[in-house]
Amino acid sequence: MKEKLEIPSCQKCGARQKSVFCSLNSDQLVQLNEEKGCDFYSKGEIIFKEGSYSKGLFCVNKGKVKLSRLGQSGKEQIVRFATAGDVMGYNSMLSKRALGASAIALEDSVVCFVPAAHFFELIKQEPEFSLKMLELTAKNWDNASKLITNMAQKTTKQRLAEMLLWLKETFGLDKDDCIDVQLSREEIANMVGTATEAVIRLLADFKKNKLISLEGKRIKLLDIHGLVMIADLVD
Amino acid sequence: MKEKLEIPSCQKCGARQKSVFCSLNSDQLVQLNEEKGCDFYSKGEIIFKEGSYSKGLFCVNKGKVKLSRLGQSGKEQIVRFATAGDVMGYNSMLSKRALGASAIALEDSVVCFVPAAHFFELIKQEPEFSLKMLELTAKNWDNASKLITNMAQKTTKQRLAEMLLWLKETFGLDKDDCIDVQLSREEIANMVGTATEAVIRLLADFKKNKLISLEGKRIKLLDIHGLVMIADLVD
DNA sequence: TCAAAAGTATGATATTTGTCAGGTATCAAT
DNA sequence: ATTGATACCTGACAAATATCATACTTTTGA
Repeated sequence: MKEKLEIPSCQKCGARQKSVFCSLNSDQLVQLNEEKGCDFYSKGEIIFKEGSYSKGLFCVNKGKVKLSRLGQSGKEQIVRFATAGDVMGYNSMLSKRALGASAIALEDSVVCFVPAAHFFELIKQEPEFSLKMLELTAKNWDNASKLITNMAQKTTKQRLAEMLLWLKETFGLDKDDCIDVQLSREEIANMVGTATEAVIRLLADFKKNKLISLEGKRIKLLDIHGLVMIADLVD
Repeated sequence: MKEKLEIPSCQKCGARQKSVFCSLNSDQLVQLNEEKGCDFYSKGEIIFKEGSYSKGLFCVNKGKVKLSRLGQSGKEQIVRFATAGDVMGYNSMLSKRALGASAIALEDSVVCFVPAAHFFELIKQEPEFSLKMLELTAKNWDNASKLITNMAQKTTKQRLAEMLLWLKETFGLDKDDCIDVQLSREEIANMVGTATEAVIRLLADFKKNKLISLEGKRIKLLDIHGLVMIADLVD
């Protein structure tokens, strides 16, 4: 499945500055570059699977990845996304528990792999790196607790509006001002926590009310303020 | 509000072994003990408040604490609990973001406070401590993503059954085999993400079906297996 | 000790949402 | 072009749950 490719160097990695590796010095980067592996995953391919154990940390060099876990009778729940510079699979390594989520490429992606041994070496050597990791996990928790609150308290419509805004933040816009990620209606439902039909109906509703425009999977946000109103406030 | 009290020593702290400070040597413990503060909070008192900034790490010495954030129009969402040995307030310190949740004492509690400067000193000095912190945040994420999935996919009844089982794990049982924590129906609703009335009705239903017994706020689990069945599977 | 307040309980009703069933559009491969 | 597969869409209905109204009970505090 996964093919070897020309390995991108950490030193020249465009995503490094916004990654957890931003504080490493050049010696450490050279070393990281030697220790790491790298693989290409085409759209839909599984990068790692919920339930297995992570033997290192994955870092997205290029592409888009969804992280999801299986809930109720096999239904997928998307818990977060990863794009260039984001790391994945470290929680399992740190907690010595099985991976809590699977990672699947949403488009053709390049993902590097840092073996656990070298990761722990970095922690030992470089307190700044520990702090970056802690900062990252702290932000993750913050997002997660917000998501828990939304899931528990908001209506499907509110959650969908919020997710659209969040997708825009996460993936940005393409040249046509559409959200720069292709998700099926089912995948959107699996983020929002509802049935596919509900998403279809609500998107049609948003379109009717000129909040968004739709062209297949491509979604353009026309009225950000309106969506914010729906997401945060009254129906 | 909060009163000073005789400060429990870290060296003799019964909860230390199961805490994030378990790997510190005796010198480090002495120092920690000198740097830390400690306060008593009576039932219902606020330990810290969502939105402010944490200047250190709180560690529960004794008692029970709920961590909750405000959602939709001021409704409380309980995101986790903390008991002896658990730490709180570190995410804000690490991410430099405002505190994402408030901490409120569920019963009379003693909570120590480690200033940020000393926390960061420990991170710098002791990689083992960094690892313990990372392990903790990793486990938190794992729990959070599970909770997100449950909130998104399970029915109220399933979530309530799961929460009862989780409360038992978190707080254990008292001498009468009741779950050793006193929560109002409203607080339970604020964990499960539903209305108070729904909790009352469902608890009555569980009682009718001999899954639990009720005596005011005291809940005894009579049929663990039955609750597991409800939580994980069919209705 | 009493009154007020807070918490608990139950019924009736309205709304939201999930489920099922059927239909159309799109795309890939033969 | 035809088929089959998959995704997308729509309507009807049933079920779950929120909301509102109203008691009852317990706790709190003056």
